[in-house]
This record gives sequence, C-alpha cells and structure tokens, in this order.
Amino acid sequence: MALRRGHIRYLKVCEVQTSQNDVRDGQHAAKGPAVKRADDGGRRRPDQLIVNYLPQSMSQDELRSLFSSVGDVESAKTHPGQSGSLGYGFVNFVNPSDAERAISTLNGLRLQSKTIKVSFARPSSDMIKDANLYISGLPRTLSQQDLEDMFTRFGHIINSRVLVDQASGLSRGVAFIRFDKRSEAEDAVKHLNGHTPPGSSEPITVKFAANPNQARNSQMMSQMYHGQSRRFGGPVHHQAQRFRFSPMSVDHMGGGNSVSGNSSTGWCIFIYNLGQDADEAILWQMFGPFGAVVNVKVIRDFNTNKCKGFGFVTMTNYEEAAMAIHSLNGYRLGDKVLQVSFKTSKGHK
DNA sequence: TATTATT
Repeated sequence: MALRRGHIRYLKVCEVQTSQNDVRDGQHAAKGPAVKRADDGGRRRPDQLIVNYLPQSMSQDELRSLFSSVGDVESAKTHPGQSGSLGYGFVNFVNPSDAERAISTLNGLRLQSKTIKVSFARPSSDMIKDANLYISGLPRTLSQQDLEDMFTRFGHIINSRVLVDQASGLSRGVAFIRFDKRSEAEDAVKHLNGHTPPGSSEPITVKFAANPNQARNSQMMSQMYHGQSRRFGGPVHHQAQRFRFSPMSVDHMGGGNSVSGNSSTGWCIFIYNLGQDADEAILWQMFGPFGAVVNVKVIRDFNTNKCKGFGFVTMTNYEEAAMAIHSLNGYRLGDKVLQVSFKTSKGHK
C-alpha cells in the first residue's frame, strides 16, 4: 500500500529532527546486525520492547491494542504515574519475532502530540537507572551534536535533547543526556560540572535530572504556591470550563437512541471504503494523532482474511472523535476515498 | 533551569 508506506516515511522524517539517537536506534533495530553497535552486544532483550514518548493518557489496554495490530501480545505494561502513565511502557509478543516488525511498523508513530519510540528493551538492572543528566548554562549556539561530542567520552549516550524555545526555535541553553550506566553519568558530572566550554564565558551546570515523580511534585507544589497568591490576590476570571461530551453523560441523557456512535468504552467511528489490504496499523496511524484511541478493528472476510472494505475505531473523547471524522472523511487512502462517520445503529447511508 | 527511557 503505497500511501501507507509514504506515511510511515514521513513519520520517520519527523523523528530525524527530534533526535539522532532515536534514528540510530531505529535503524539498528530495523536492519539488524548490519549496523550493529559494539556497545549493544548482549545488552538488549530480543523478546521485549520498550515504548517511549507515549501520551500520558495511554492505558495498558490501549498499548496492548496498538501492538496487537502487529501480532498477538503476551503482555503490555505502562509505568503508572500520578496522572496516567509516565510516558513509557513495555510490550512482549507471544511470538518474539513480531518484535522486529513492531519496531518497523510502529516506531515513529504520532499519537496525540507525541512521536512514540519503539525499541528493544535493555535487560533491567540497577546500573542503568538514574543515569539521566540535566545540563544548564549551555551556550545558545551549542547543537545537539556539539553536546554529544562534549559528553561522549564518558560513556554510551542513550539519548540527548537540547530544549528549544517553542516560539523562536532557539536553544534555551539547557539539555538532558541519558547515559547507559549511572557510573558514566557520575563521571560526566565530576568532569564537566562547572566547566566552561571553549568560546563561552559561562560555566555549565551538570547534575542528575530530577526523576519524573519528583519533577511532577515540585511542579505541582510550585503551581499550588503561585496559584494561591493569584487566586486570592487578584480578580478571579471565571474560566468557562470547556464542556466535554462523555459517553457516560450521554448514557444518562436517557435511552441514547438519538445519539449514535457511543458506548461505555468510547465513541465508535465507522470507516468505509478501505482497501483489501487495510490493516489495524493504518487505522492507528490515521486516528492516533487526533487523540485517545481505545481500539481499532479492520473487518475481514473469514475465508480470505482480506478487509471487507470497512473498519471501526473507538475514541475516548467526543471532541477528538469529531475532529478526526471531520478531518478524515473524504480522505484519499490509496485509490479510494474514505467515508468516516460516527457508527450508527442503522448502518451507513 | 526541567523532558518524561527500565517493569
């Protein structure tokens, strides 16, 4: 399916702009031994995938559902945080050979505002925990590559990111670097904290990054602190709360006959005019960017296993479902123009 | 001067 392939390539291009390491990992995973890195030998589990940059709203069931589009999932776990997941999870397939295909199919998939990363997990160990560094006071001219060049002598860099101002796209002078081992990160702190890069007048600060839980707590504390002085110190703008339809509230509206597409699990969307080779992955790729997708299903002929021309997608939030329908109805997929609407009990027109 | 990568 030409269009699908093009779509995936586009997603990969997005990834290139985000992080070089992501790409290196992705290629490594997709191509196998050809681009083997010496320091990866024996340090990855071919039976388990780690999924990073997941939307926090994504549940374990949604993660399972997403990877079920590739093969039978044995287990799917998200790391629980205060509100939803911490942004990463683990997936095992019944048949481990599906893992490679999951990487090539799902790595780089855009879900909501995130671009997920799918790669082989490293064997769990205490050594690889708390190996993430926070660096501040960097020259604004320093690129991600410059940053890695500065830190690479201390160990194997898993990933790095220079934070940029959203409006201007310019460096904010702060960055994160994750090393493979905590001892490597410790080494980098020892040697580079307080060090002034050549051509710069300011020393950089290198320290261990606050872990996600701490970061969220301090962020919350700070919000509470500032929020209170604001709340009681000035005029209160009554923020009109955006009204959200929810399956629950509709169910309470009586009967639900006048409203279609909803159920206890979300809003069911009907997609008509899919090609014979349509699969679950393409539905995830099309609908995922619009919001929380609970489930996707391609209806296939029992005997031929070919798509019968239609499928369903269930989304949690009405507004996101409506936006997806509005955007994707009439969308040209391959040589067909899709019809996308809320599922009706009577069937489509 | 803070993103969410080890169950």
